[in-house]
Amino acid sequence: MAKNITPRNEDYSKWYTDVIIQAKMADYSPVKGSMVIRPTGYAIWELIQQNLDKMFKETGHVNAYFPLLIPESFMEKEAEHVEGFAPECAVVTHGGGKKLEENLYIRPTSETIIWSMYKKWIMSYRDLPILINQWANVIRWEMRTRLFLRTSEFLWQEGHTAHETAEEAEEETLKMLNVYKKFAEEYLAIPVIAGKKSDSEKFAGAVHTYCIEAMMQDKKALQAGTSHNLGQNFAKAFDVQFQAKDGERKFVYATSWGVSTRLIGALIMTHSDDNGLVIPPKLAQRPVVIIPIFKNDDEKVKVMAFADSIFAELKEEYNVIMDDREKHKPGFKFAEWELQGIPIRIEIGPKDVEKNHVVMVRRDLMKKEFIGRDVIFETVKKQLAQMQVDLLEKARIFREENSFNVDNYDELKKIVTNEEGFVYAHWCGSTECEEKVKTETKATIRCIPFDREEEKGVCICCGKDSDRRVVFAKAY
RNA sequence: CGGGGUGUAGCGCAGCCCGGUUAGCGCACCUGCCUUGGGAGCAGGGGGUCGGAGGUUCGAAUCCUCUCACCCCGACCA
Repeated sequence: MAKNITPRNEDYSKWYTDVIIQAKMADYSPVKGSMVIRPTGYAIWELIQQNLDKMFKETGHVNAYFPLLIPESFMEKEAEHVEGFAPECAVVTHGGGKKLEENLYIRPTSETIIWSMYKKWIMSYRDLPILINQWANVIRWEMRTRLFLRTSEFLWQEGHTAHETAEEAEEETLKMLNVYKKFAEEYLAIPVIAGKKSDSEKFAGAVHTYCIEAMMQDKKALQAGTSHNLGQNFAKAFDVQFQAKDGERKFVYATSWGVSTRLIGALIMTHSDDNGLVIPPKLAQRPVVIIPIFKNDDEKVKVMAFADSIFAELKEEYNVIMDDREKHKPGFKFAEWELQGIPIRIEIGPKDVEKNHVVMVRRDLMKKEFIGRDVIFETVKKQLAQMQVDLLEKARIFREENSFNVDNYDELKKIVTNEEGFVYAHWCGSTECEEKVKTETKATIRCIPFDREEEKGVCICCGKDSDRRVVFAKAY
């Protein structure tokens, strides 16, 4: 089944692309490295936005919009920042048919433009904290791109906050990381490891970077969200000071945090199968499809009457699709809606009408079950909730089965080079050891996880003392 | 930027080595009939500056030169 989709075990990355193209989630645009997000894909993004936005508001944040174009001089103010981003920026040199006095960068992220504005807005401790988020597009000139995972232009949200103290900034950074973790697990049904990035993996200009990391079905790691404690680096670069209660002038403390359309790639690579997309119910704009089946007018009248009543009942709460197209046979429709990842399919034929039941199939289980007419609504509700839970649990089990505690270097090397999963190993904290592992095995330290207990050991690389394990894996 | 590959209908390809009817096939699309419990069938139909430029030749999708684009694999990244 599922023609046009390469099976996962044959070629995982081909499978990934096939699912996206066949499910009409996205398409290649005329410009290399950028993509068109089609309605099926964008519907998922809309639900990501709506639900995350709600969580941001609940934690006291407000939305704003800062412009796309950034003066070149701004980029140069924060040394680490410009070093980190300059090579991957698109730059506008002409406007109105003339060469510009000053080049304009298309934002790769908005720290600089935002901090130039915060300088104007922050005078006193009474102006703090500032808790602003924006939903925007950004451009990073990537060398190698992949649909949703890495495109030159992508959609994201970036939160930028300003605080009186270092403690408040740290608290905010972790609070938002937790929001991401909660969202990933409750909505995307993707189990994630929350932790801290090593110095070499942290954001250009940050003091600390925290992240959530997920395991994809090919056992590689994908960073699904980041939260940065920027300390006073941007405040100093943009001279953002405030007068404290005690009258003293101080630099503010900053954070920034973001997730992007990459989450859609994570969702695909976590749940989907060889039949196509699988969408967690909470992110399915259209969670149910009804497929009536009949072969003559007589049957049609009976089946449609039955189907319409069910449609009307479910429509009260769900955005149900009634697929009554007569030019396609049922088998075609089954395959098509499976490809699109619709969580629940209801089949209604003459035999079902007679027996006063329907056939219901959950996208993740693909098993047909008869459901009595009077319990359809509650069964849909129950199954959608259960599917949401099951997807997360299935992914969690998969991750645990492919995570290993490792205490010798050869074994680490064997596991990561064979792409067998995540390796929890001791690390002394030095960049040299991290670098060595990276060059020899291509695995990076994904994060220093929060939820692991401290444990005495020795660095897998140099043998020095270590008090916790970190996660090594090949990453996207 | 290195290594490899591909450009022929919307998509996927054959034809090219060895030049010669009106450039072909599958899918998709349109019309009609017929069908409907896992991607139906039949009949008819529309759609091409063969990536671009130049050259060789009586004649080029095919041979030669140049050029452009894209894809895959490696060095950067959410």
